[in-house]
Amino acid sequence: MNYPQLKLDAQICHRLYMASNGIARAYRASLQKLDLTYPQYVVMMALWEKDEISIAELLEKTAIDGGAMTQILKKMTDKALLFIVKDEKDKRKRVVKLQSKGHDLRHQAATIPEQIRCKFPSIDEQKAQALIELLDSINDDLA
Amino acid sequence: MNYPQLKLDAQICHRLYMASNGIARAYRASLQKLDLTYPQYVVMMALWEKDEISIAELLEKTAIDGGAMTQILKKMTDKALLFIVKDEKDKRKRVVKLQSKGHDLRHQAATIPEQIRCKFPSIDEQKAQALIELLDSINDDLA
DNA sequence: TTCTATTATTTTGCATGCAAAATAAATGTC
DNA sequence: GACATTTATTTTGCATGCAAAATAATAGAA
Repeated sequence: MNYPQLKLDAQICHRLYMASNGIARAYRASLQKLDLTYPQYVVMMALWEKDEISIAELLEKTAIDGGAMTQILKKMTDKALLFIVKDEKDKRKRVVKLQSKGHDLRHQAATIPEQIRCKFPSIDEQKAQALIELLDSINDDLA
Repeated sequence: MNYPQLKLDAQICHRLYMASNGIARAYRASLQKLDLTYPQYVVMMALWEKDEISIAELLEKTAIDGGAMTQILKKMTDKALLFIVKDEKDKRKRVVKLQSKGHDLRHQAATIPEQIRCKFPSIDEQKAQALIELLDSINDDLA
């Protein structure tokens, strides 16, 4: 038996695994200058788009694990990027709010997307769009 | 300032992050029946293709982190899937070799690719091929 | 209203991914 | 041949990703 379907080279998942880890690695140098990890950067992007949201909403937008989120927010609170307040209407909920340092970081982050794009010369605008559509299909199937 | 380039929805990396985590999650049920984690499954696929390779070669084929690999191989050794022997010619090297249980697992793993494919109905053969080519471009840029 | 079910979040335990330091052994050089 | 350099692998410390259990508080039903 040869089982060609089990060859590593036949696996989309393995390519995705390598690409995802590799891209996160590619972000590292840029993010270290802002003292952010990749998931923390994702949280910041979510909050820059819409501030003062519940943790549940943040989880939904970022797709970060709930268990990990607790730790991530704790560290970001320690770094004075944000703080967390109880929702007075529904005491189960907690609301995440940017602090001034978190707001300000946005300016410095603004150049990051371009810094990363430069590391992927073979992905032009057209390929990027194709990739977005294919990944959206996958993520839709996962929903 | 609006900084549209910082919107989460504009990030290929975030889609990749979600897709990669989601696919690994999609494998979990199938792999649990074989008592394998996803990285362990990747190691098995590498060894089914070519047995008795050095750890360095295994690291290169799988793209798994070296530090993690030590732990992964330890657990797989404990499960009697493989064992590790010293290379007599070059004592720095260690060679990974499948045990019979590891060999046999291949038959049970043979249906996994199809099980996973079913979970992604929107990815037909043509889209899969397009995705492979795009991800290869990214991974080439990362090399 | 009281009891149960559901929702929001945290905690716990385990398995990586990663960078950097530590080990050990083989190589290259003077 | 002694020594610095390089190669192969492991160890360490930190940051998630994940499933499952634990908490706390709101919503629903009888």
